[in-house]
Amino acid sequence: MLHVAEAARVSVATVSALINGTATVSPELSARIEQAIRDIGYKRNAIARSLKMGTTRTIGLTVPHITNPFFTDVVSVIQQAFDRAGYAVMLCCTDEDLNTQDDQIRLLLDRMVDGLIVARVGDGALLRGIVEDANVPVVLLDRTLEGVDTDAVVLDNQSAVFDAITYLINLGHRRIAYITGTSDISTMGDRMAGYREALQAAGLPVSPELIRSGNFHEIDGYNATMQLLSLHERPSAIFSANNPMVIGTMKAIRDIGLSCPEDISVACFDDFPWSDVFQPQLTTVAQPVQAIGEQAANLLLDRLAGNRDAPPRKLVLKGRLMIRNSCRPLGAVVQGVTA
Amino acid sequence: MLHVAEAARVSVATVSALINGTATVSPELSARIEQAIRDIGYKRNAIARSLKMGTTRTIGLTVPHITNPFFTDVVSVIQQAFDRAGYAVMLCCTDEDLNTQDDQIRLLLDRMVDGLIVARVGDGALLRGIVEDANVPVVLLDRTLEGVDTDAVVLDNQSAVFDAITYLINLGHRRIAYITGTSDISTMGDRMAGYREALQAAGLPVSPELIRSGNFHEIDGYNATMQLLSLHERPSAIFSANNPMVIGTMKAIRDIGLSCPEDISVACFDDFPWSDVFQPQLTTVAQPVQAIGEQAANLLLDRLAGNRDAPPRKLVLKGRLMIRNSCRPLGAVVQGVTA
DNA sequence: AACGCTAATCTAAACGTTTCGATCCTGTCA
DNA sequence: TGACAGGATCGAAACGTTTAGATTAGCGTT
Repeated sequence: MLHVAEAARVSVATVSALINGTATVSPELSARIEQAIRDIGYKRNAIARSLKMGTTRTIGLTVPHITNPFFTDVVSVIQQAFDRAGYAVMLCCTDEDLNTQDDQIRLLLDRMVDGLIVARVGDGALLRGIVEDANVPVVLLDRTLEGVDTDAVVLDNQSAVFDAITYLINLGHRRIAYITGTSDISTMGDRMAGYREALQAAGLPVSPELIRSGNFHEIDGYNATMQLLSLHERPSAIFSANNPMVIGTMKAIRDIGLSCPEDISVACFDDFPWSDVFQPQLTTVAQPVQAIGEQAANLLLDRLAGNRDAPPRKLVLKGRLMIRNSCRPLGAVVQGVTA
Repeated sequence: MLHVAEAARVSVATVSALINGTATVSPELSARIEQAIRDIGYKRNAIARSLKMGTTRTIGLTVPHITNPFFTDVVSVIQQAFDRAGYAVMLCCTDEDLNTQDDQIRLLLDRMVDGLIVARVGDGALLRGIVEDANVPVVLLDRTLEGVDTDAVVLDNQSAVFDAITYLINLGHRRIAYITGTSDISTMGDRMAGYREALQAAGLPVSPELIRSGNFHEIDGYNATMQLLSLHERPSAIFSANNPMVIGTMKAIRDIGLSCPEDISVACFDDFPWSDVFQPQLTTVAQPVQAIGEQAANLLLDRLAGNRDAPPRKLVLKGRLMIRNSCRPLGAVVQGVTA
C-alpha cells in the first residue's frame, strides 16, 4: 500500500480510504490510485488488516471424522455457506480424541478465528472455558455439551431412534441388538434412550447382552457384531447408532456367512448417498444434513454480524426414517439363501 | 505481551526471547515471566506474529468436491499430515467451477497462506500466474496443468484405465461404453487415452456413440447412462471415469429395469470404502489415497521447510484394479434375475 | 585501576494496515 | 473583505509481535 501511495503521489490514508470506501476521494486521485494499484498488482494484506481490525474473517470447524459421510456432507454445506459470506474455514479432524481436539482448538484460537463450529468429542473443559470467556462465539454441532450454554444445532436423536426401533418391533422383531458409540457423547446417550424407550413402550425387556459399544470406527462395529452373532440366542435385528460402524456390521454378517435381511435385519443411523442403489438397501435414519449445516452456519454468521448478546439458541431438527429393504418382517418365514 | 512484560517488570523483548527461546534469559526473570503469563493467561497473537514473520503456518487446500469419496479421503490424510506439522489447513470446495476456484484461491492468498495444494479445475490462468510468481509454493493434486511446472502428485491414469478396460475385454466384452468428465481436466484426458489404447490394443473400434461426458455429478452419470442404455445396440459394459457419476449409472440401470451384472457390467474409477459389502460389489480402480495425500503433503512441507529452488517434482502413483462381481464374463450366458 | 569481554537485558524500529484528528483548500455569506 | 463551513487530503499513532543493535552489569586480566 505504501508503494501504491508513492506511485500515485498520495498518502496511504487516501489509498485506504479509496479501497474501503470509508471517505470520499476525488476522481483524479481515485484514477491515479487505481492505476497504481493495477500497475503494481497490489493486493491488500489481510493479515495486517486482521491485526488492526481484530477480525480474520475466518472460522474454525472441527469434526470427529471427515470420512463419516454425515460429517462430510455437513462440512461441505458449512464450507459453502461461509464461502458465500466471504469467510474462510479452517478444518480440523479430531479423530474422536479429546486431546487432539484441544490441540486443534488451541491452534484455531491462536490463529484468531472469529468463530468456532465444533462437533465435539470428550468432555471438553477447554471448550467450556472458551464459551464462558465469550470472546469467540461457538456453535455446537450434532453433539451438545452438558452444562455449556451456547448456540447448538442437533437432531432429535431420541425420537429418531424410537421411530426406527418401533419400526423393527412392528415388523415382529423382539431381540433387537443395539450398537452404540462411546457414552460420553450426547448423541449416543439420546439415541440409546430412544432405543430403551421404544422397547419399554412395547413391553419388551432391555437386555444388556444385546447392547454393545465401540469407538465409532468400522472395526468397532465389526467386533460388536461378531459378538452379537455368536450369542447363544442371536438377535434378529441390529441397529447401529453410527454410520461407519454399520459397515463393520455388514462385513461381520458377511464373514460369518449370514445374509441381510434374510438371516438378520439391519438398520442404522445416517443415510448414505448410495443407499438405495446397492443391495441390501439399508433402512436408515436420515439426518437433514443440508439444514443442519446451514443452520449452524447461520447461527454463527448471526453472532459474527454482531448479535453477541442474544441468549443461546438451540435448534433441534427431526430425523427421517428411510425404509428400504434391509429389515424383513418376522411373521413370514423366509428361506434366506443368497449367492 | 505488553501486559506480561509489565507484570514481570521486564521488557517485551525479554518476554519474546523467553517464549521463542531465541536468547538466554536468567532463571529469575524466566520465573517472573512465566508466572505473569500464567496469571494473565497470555496467549501469543499469531496474527501479529504472522505479520512480522511473513508466515502464517497455514496452507490452503482446494478440491472440486469434498463429497467425492476420493477427495474426502485425500483431504483427511492431508489435514492430518499438516496437523502433525503444526499447520492449519483452510479448505475450499470449488464445485468444479473455474470462477469459484479463482475466487477461493484469491481468498486463500489474501490470507497469506504459506502454500497451496490444489486439485484444480478448468484452465487456471490465475494458478499459472501464482506458480510463475513463485511466492507461494503450489502442489498440484490429482490433476496436472498443461505447461505449469510445479510439484504434483498424480495417478498413472492411463495405465489404470487400460488395465480396467482390458479386463473387460478379456471377459468377452466388445461394446464397452465410457463415461468421462469434462475434457479440460488432465485426469480425464489420460483416462480416456487408456480407454482408447485398450480398445485399439485389442483391435476393437472406438465408437463415439459409446463415449459420453458429464460434469462429474451423479446426475451427469445418470443422464449419460440413460442415453447409453437406449442405444439401438446397447453396450454390454459401462466404465465410469469418476466416482459420483457411477452412482448415477447404477440408478439409471435400476430405473430402466435392468440389473448389474446380469444385464450390464459396470466398473469405475475410485474405490468406495463399502464396495465389498453391498451388492453388486463394484469392480473399481482404487487409488492409493493414503499415499497420494501424504506425498502431496510432504512435497509442500518440504518447500515450506525452505527447499524452494529444487526443480519441480512430479510423482506418479499406480492405481490398482479391484476385481469384484459387477462385471460378468460374456462367454457364459447367465440367466440374470434379481429380486 | 583501567580495560575488555561476555551474557543479560532493553530500546526502538519494523511488518502493513486502519483511523483519528489536523491541515489545507475552495467557495459562500454577512 | 473576512470569517467560516465543508470537503478532500494527510500525518501519525496504533494493532502485537520480532529483532537488530545499544546498553548495562559482572568479572577476569593486565
